[in-house]
Amino acid sequence: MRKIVPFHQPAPARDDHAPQLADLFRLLGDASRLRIVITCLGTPVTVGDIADQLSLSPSLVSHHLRLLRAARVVRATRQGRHVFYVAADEHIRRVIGDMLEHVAEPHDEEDA
Amino acid sequence: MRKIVPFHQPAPARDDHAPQLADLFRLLGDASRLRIVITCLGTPVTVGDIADQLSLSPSLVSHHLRLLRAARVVRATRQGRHVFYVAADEHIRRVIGDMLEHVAEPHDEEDA
DNA sequence: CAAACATATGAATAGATGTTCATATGATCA
DNA sequence: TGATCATATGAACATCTATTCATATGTTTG
Repeated sequence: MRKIVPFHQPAPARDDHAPQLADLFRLLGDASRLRIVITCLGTPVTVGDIADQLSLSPSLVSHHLRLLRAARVVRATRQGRHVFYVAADEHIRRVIGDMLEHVAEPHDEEDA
Repeated sequence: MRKIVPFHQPAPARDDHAPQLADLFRLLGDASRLRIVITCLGTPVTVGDIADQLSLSPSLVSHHLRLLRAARVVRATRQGRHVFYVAADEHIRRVIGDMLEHVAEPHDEEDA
C-alpha cells in the first residue's frame, strides 16, 4: 500500500526514496569501502586480492563487502575457496564517475 | 608535489581521489541532508523554505547547508535577509539520478 | 533607535560506525 | 582425516556525527 500524500509536494516528500538513497550513499561515504567498490568495477576480484591491493586486512574487507552485498552494490560468486566480487551494475560506475566530474568542476569565487 | 607511485597500480591507489569522493558521498549519506540537496536541485530556495518543506528546524538545515556549502555541493546567495541555496552543478543531479536508477534496477536471485 | 525576522554558530549529547582481534565456517589437498 | 587456505562472523572499543537548545549575527522595517 502506497502512502497517500497531497499531490503538489516537492519530490522528496511525495515519493520518498531519500532514506534508501542515503543508505547507499553512506556506503560509498567511507574511503576504504569506496576503494573496495572501485576495485570491483573491473573484472571480478577475490577478497584476498582486494585486501592486498588496498593494504587492508581481509577481515575488514570482508566486513565491508558484507554491507555492500546486502545493499546490492556488489555481487558475490563462489569458486572453490575463493569468492569473487564485482560491482552489481553500471549505475554504480556512473555514480562514481559523475562525482569525480563534480570534483573536477572548476569552482568559482564565493557568491555575493 | 605529487606522490610518486609505481606505474602499474590499480586506479584507486595511483591517483587516489577516494577520500575526497568519500567525503562527498558521506554528505549525501544522511537522509535529511540528501533531502535538502534534492530540494536545492530546482530553483534557488531559502533556508526557511527548506526547513518548512522538509519539516526540519531552521537550525538543523543551516548546519547541514554549511557542510554542503563547504563541499561545494550547493551555492549560497544572499538577498536581503534571506539566503538562497542552489545545487552547485549538474553533476550532483546526475549522481542522485544514477543512484535512483540503481535502486530501480531489478535484482536477480543471489549468486551461486 | 528598538523590534522583528532570517540565518548562523557553539556546545552538549545520544547514537551510529569503522576498525581490530579472536574465532568460526567452508573448501581443498596431502 | 587432519592440515591449510580463504572468507566470514561476533564482540569490543574509540571515534565520529546528527540533532537539539541556547545564543549570536546580520537585515529590514516601524
